Amino acid sequence: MVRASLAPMDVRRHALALWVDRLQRRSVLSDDDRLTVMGFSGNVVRFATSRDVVKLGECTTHCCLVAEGMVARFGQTAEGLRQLSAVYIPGDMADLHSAVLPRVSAPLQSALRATVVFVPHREVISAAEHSPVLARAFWRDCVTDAQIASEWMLNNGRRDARARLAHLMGELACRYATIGHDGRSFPLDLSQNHLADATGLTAVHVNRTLRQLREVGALAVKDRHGIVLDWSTLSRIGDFDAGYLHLTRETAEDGVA
Amino acid sequence: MVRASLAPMDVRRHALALWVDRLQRRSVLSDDDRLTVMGFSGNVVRFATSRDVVKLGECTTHCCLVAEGMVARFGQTAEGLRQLSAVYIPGDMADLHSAVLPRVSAPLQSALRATVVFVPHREVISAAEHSPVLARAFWRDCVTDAQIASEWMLNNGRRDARARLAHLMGELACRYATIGHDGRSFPLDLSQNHLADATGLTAVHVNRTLRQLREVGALAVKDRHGIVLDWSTLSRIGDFDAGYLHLTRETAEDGVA
DNA sequence: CGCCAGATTGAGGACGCTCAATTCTGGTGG
DNA sequence: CCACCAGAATTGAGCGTCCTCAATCTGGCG
Repeated sequence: MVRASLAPMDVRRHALALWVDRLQRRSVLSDDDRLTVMGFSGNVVRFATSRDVVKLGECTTHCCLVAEGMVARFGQTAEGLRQLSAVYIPGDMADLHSAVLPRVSAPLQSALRATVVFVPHREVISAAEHSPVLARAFWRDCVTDAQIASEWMLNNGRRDARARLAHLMGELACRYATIGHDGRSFPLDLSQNHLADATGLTAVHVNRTLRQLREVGALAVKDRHGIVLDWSTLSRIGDFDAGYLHLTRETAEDGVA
Repeated sequence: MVRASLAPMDVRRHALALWVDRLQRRSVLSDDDRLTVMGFSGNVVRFATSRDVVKLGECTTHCCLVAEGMVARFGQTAEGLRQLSAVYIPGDMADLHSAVLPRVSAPLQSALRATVVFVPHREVISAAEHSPVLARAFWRDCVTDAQIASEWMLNNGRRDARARLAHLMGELACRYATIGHDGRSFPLDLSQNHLADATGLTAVHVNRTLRQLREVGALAVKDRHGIVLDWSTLSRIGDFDAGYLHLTRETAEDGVA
């Protein structure tokens, strides 16, 4: 809720701390590893609605750590239709993968607003080379993103509009719960257009479907926030199970030998 | 085309050679790195149609390298509807990511048939720990898979049935071209049901749509093979551009510092 | 106060689905 | 060698979810 504008250094520290916390949920890091990551540098940049964070075809030199708001990855067809393939919330390293594949094949844009920390690839790669544990943690972070993408594919390909939105909202509620929100109410820095592009629907149909979700008492949207009215209804409609998010070490089944 | 049954060791060597070749298209490997990978062990297992290669929830100890046929990753809804999130052809390390996230959240099945080499995680992890270059190559391999998934999301979310199938076929033709096929004809070890599950359509509609693609002279399917009748028509219909596959080092924009 | 993007609602149309029947194919056993 | 069978491919008819087009309403902002 704190909207007061922090100093860039504080923004960076906070975002890195969230990310380290995320990495630790999935891997066992040493103190040195934590310090290495917390020591990453990076410029802090604020973006208004729908600004390019990373453009298609660009050869990047930095990874984008989300600090505030939301960043979306998308692709578009020749006719200009958009499809979001991922959304990133604070603490997400939106394109960690660019450290090993710097050429951008799916660009990033801010959603309604976003603050991003640009961390140099150089530091990420160097950290990975000096610590096999960090190397695996980074690799694993990319892998969990891929598994979320896999779930989105199922969602968009085989569920109807109500289920798609319910599922997406469930995912967001869970993800925000890991960064300090209560699991029932969460910031929704996405327009209905974004939701449409995330679910492969039209904005009009998203609107009607959100109304349905409200009418059946599953979920409401108010003041740029999603509010889970009833978790059991929402997860039943959305066929939602949080396992694929790998939010706890148990589900990640840490494989450190 | 050679269908003669090779000895298990030859099957493994051949599959590993294809994979190493793939890795080299995207990274610069040393002779040692190549030898390390070629030295991987692994049991060779043949699968008939639609057999479980890796089951949901299982905690795996091996990666699956496809040697022959095709393996598909899929998810399914509570009602049992399926969605493929990836298909793997010979030379693809189907679940390299399982080395760092062994718990399976999206299972693997053989398509019409498949031969798989099960490579121990232990060897993969050990190779990555001894060679930062290999570690990055493995990481990058996972990342390119994720980018393919991203393109599938766009395809399934924002293109109509004709374009979806045309795009998928274009992708397969290109991928097979890198493992010794001519770029026009390629093995299609998928039933129309698999195609439906890959594209988020029904088998009935896939059938009608394939007929359309044949009628407009874009693509034909015959004897378990896809045949590109006219690349320009196919890629126009499918809005297809092979860049996202990162098949050449140039498009991968190798970032070795 | 005017402006613009987003949200909301309505009416009609289309693409792809459902259900169902038939043919085709490859594999099996008598 | 052929009958048989299961699964896949193919075709038809009717229907529904979601799209398209369009108008109106709302809220934030210069």
